[in-house]
Amino acid sequence: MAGKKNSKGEKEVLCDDLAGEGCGLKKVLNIVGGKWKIMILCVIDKEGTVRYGDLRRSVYGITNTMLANSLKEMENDGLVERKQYDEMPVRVEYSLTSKAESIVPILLQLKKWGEENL
Amino acid sequence: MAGKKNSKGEKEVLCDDLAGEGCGLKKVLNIVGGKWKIMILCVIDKEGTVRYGDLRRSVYGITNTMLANSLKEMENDGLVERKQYDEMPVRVEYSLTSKAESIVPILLQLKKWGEENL
DNA sequence: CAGGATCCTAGTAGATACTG
DNA sequence: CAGTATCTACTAGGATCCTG
Repeated sequence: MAGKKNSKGEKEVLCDDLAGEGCGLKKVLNIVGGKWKIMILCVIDKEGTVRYGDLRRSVYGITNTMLANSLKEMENDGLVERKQYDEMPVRVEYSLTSKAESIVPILLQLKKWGEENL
Repeated sequence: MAGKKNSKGEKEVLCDDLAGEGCGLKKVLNIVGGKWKIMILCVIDKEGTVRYGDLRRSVYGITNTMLANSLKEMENDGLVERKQYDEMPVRVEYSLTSKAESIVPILLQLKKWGEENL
């Protein structure tokens, strides 16, 4: 039987909201799930600061539509920060927020688990 | 900048396979992603051993199709164990494998992160 | 009771062309 | 350069009915 017990001796439960979207796990999947977001997160984390065009070249196979949509969603979710420099031509740089950086160690554990068990 | 450095002083990277499905992170999402699997995992983890019909009642809104498919996939992925008792009528019980239990602590961290940050 | 078989829908993702 | 705007395609997911 997995899962730690909490202070009241009850077992901590993975998902306590089997109907709606209130469960923490489902919220996380909502913001980093999908086909591209972890890859984008990955590249930004590795590079620190990345331009739009660099992302498109780095994330193999992604289209403008998906890259732009994903970035916008992740920005709204507070995971990436967008900085626009009004030069000519325009330059836009993306970086991770501290919120995103705080989830990276957990994702690394998950990655390690996947490599060892799958 | 997030991510630990490894022994060679290189940064550990979230996803090193930006094209295929080789990245550990993507493998994990492949087996616990989707709409129902974490919920099913949750119920089994909470109950220890669950019958098919109990699962269908516990996981609010799931259909036979999705429950059966998800269970089969998770069985193939080595996450759940299926035990069939040839009584009359048939009884089938599902439980988590040790492999699945080993990922639960990480999922709990992710859940906690989601609750605190989303 | 515990599913399987079918058919169908909807949301996600892709291709292509265009713009501030 | 860094995106939008459309349109199309695909597939995960759903409804319903059936069976060992």
